[in-house]
Amino acid sequence: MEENTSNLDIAIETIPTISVDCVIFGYDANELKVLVRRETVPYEDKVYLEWKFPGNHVRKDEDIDATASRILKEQTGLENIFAKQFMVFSDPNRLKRRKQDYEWVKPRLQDDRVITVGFYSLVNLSDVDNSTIIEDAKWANAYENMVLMFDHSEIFDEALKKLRYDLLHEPLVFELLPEKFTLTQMQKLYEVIFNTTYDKRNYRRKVNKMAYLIPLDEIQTGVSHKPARLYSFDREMYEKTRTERFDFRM
Amino acid sequence: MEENTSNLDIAIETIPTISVDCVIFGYDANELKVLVRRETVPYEDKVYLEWKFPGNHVRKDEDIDATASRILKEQTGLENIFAKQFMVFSDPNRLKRRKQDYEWVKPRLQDDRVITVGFYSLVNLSDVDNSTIIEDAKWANAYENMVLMFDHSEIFDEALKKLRYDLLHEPLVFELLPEKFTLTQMQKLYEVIFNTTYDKRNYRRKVNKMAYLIPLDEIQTGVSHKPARLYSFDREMYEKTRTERFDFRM
DNA sequence: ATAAAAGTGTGTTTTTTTTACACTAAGTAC
DNA sequence: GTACTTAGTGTAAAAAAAACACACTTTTAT
Repeated sequence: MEENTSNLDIAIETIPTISVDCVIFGYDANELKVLVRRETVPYEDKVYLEWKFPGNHVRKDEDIDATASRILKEQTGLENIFAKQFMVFSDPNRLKRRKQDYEWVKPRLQDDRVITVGFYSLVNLSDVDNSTIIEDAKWANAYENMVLMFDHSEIFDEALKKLRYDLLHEPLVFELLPEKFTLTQMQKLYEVIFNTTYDKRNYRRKVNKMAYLIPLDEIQTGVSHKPARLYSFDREMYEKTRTERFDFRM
Repeated sequence: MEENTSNLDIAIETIPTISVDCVIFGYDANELKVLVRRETVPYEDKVYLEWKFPGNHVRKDEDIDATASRILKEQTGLENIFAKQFMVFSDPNRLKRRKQDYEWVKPRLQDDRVITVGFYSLVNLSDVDNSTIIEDAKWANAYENMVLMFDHSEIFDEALKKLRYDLLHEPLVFELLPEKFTLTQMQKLYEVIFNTTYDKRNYRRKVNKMAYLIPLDEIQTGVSHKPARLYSFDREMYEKTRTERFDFRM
């Protein structure tokens, strides 16, 4: 595991003031999950067990996107998956953590990490080979209120906020959906991420206005009910029909 | 005048199947104008006087935008003015002209022009040095129903349609307005181009929502009434706040 | 003082968007 | 062939947003 390179090597190869933390969202079986890693923290005479998002220092020969890709590869075995920088967290934020953590976390603030760049990522869990998930990691329900280390609760909140914002403003769904998908899959994905439910008919009425959602001459197979039509996303059409909102008509 | 190069030279230097016609709109004194050129057409024993939009063959060393620029420079003396290709007219369209013209126009269809690319352009007439306007050209009121040669009535209709469409969908007003302008100037421009009037208060309410319209600390001078505030267009802000219309919220 | 255009709010109507709601169709498993 | 499961479809009412109509005061140049 690359992360287990000796600390000395890392110290030599990394830019010690910059690290990357990745909030990796995964979607499966109508549930939004997020990948967290276990950490055991000895403090005074106890050992604390907490969770954090996978992160790493930026290496000297990397840009931060490469660091994020490296972390994602380590954690999920997947390459070229969607990931996006969403916020930079610096020490001042880092100190705004839950008060009860403060005492034992404090020593960690002395390390040379100064800022951390938050990335969020989206993966379809059916694409993930679970055998490649590393030992201390698990997919946790995203709405389960976990105790997270450091400022990772804040990082999670911001990541989810940005994920939702981007879903409403960019054609991001299609990064998570398979190439060919049903409207129900698409609806469920939104429901899971926004933690709500939508009326099927209203949803379809709205979605049918989108010219860049292409109904295929193909239907689902292997389901023991009426198979749904498959759709695909036409990115070119999307770019072409994106509305400009300059409107002086009176 | 470049257009007066001998026909032989043009024949050698041009792509004979492609020409460009320019509908040059000009705005001044609350009036929308359009630049037309006089043409005398001998036919049988009469000479007909008609009007057409300036046009020219595309030269072998030009792309069509360069042809349009060249025509605009010739006709207005202006360079780097806004111009946009709006439609290609080919022979089949060319034949859909007014019936009474058909007989004497018909011989002209035999020439080697096959398609013509329509450009429309917008100029602020106060920027035009009238001494550079060439002899046979005039600025005609755009709503005066002129008899135009060939399919130029159709070209005009399409040009005006596209101009209006673009005005509603792109920040095109600011190509025609001076750098600093008053809201009344802006309103008048729309009124002229859409050949209508708007309620001043409603217009301003709408316009005030546009964050990219920057009120300056400057007012009109030299007017014998309450001077209006000047505004400028912040293109960067416009780009930044243009709404993406991907919206799955329900 | 006068003339001329700038600037400013509110209530009403119209249009658009959102919401709620229930049955038939099509395939698989038994 | 019957039962089960999800796909697929329209309309009316309510709410929200946009459009519209309308008149007086302010500020400057002459």
